[in-house]
Amino acid sequence: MAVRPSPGGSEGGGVPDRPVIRIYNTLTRSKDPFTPLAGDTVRMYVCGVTVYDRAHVGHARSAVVFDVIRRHLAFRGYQVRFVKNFTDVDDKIIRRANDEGVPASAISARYIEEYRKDMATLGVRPADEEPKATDHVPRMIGLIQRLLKVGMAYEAGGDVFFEVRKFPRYGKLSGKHLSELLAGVRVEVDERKHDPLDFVLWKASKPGEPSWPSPWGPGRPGWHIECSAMAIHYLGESFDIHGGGEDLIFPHHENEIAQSEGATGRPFARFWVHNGLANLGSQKMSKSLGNTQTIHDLARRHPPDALRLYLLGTHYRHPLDFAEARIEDAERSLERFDVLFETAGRLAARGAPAPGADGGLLEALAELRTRVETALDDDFNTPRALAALFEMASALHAYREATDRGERPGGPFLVGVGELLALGGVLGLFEKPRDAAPPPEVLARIEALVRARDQARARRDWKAADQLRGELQALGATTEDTPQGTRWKWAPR
RNA sequence: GGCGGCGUAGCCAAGUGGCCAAGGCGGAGGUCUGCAAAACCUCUAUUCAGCGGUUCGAAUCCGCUCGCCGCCUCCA
Repeated sequence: MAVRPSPGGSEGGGVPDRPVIRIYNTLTRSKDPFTPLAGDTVRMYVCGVTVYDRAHVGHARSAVVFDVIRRHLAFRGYQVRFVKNFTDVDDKIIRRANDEGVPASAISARYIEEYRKDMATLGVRPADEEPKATDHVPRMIGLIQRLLKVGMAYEAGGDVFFEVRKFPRYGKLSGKHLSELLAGVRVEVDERKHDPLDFVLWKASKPGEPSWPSPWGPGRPGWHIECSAMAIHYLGESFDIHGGGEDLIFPHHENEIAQSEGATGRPFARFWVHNGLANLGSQKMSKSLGNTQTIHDLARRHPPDALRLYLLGTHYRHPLDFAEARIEDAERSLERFDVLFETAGRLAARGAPAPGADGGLLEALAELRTRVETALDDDFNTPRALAALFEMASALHAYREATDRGERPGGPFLVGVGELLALGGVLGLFEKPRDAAPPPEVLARIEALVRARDQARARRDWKAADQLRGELQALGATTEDTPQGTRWKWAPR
């Protein structure tokens, strides 16, 4: 099917009836309606991590936020081509390698693996491409050569610099003016620079550093050039969305724009999306401040969905204060969903539940579903989407009670839980079973104790029953007595 | 100093001109239960940092004041 023209001045995507997604664009400082450049395909590049240490809450936030953005775009019917890079050559990696007496590549390989493991436990789906800077050095060199050719860069003693004054739109993303930036220059100025704001595209390598051959001698790429080169390579010279933490707006993203547009003469990314930072005790969380909480540790103490719920409970552009107590809050609130899934599982296991009059359940859920969808369409408002998800849970619980009393058929309940699961999936929630089953020997012991307790209860021997409940609790099983008999939940710790 | 943002209930957090100011955690009472647990129901901000202004109408717009944070340097 050919791209059809859209008369009447409707959205340019050529797909009728698709709800408009509005995205806050740092470039325009406003929420703009989003349409991709080419048909249904959304091309999106996000700055990943520099791999010299484990991922912390801030990295997780960014990853989860862009994971949700990607999921929602896909949910709305776009083909998303998502690229997220690894910066695997950098001063800090080199320093760490020297400290440990291993090659830089060993450090980066180690932390790439750790990052991937951490993100997998958080339910962050891998990007379609996860390129490493060191695999694209020739492309960076090519881009630098283009810049030299058009006169926007110059070489000086094995280094190559970008000449900021040659790019008139410099500062358009960060809202900074050259004159003000000049006044604020705080770093020592390399006197080979034509202008203090010029930044390095290529640096000659010092002894003991990783290096690549280049027309300017052995060296390594500057930080910013890798993202330009990789984004252009995987997504083209112009693409839809470029993301990252808001601390990257200046200078990283500003410089990326200058380099890319300077070289290609075409607009680089159309939408710039930046997530707010994670704070610890009203201070920015960062490795250099040493106040980080690693995902590795956090994931040992909390279920992944609790971490996700916590991260998505604040709008992505606002600062997020880290407090473990809030993750615990999220963990508690998750139980309301878990009970639902458990009940549904039990119902389904019992055979095809009866369809029938749903007492308005499905209609109520449909309305809530719309609320989830429109919340996400509105600049990915996950807190609002979550609120609607919680209301769906309430409606389902109320219905569940009616089902227990035999007043309502189980069929609509199962349908509703399916809806909830599907919508949670847009946020990456409810994808994994909460807790693994207990080990077989523990399971057998638990089941024996539950039976013994049921017998004690039948004898109305409350003392024995309470004691057995205590033993079960010690094993990690919480009992619940229901009209249908005793149930137990596996929740060790 | 320049640029950007925030201040909503005990805590967290949506809402950015007009139904009763979402939702979660916590708390109180109730239903159910042998007691619990879980769930459900009800309640928990006449008010949105403060002071002025615009408007028929503002948490939402404008001005000022106070407090807090980010970027301007490697950083998600």
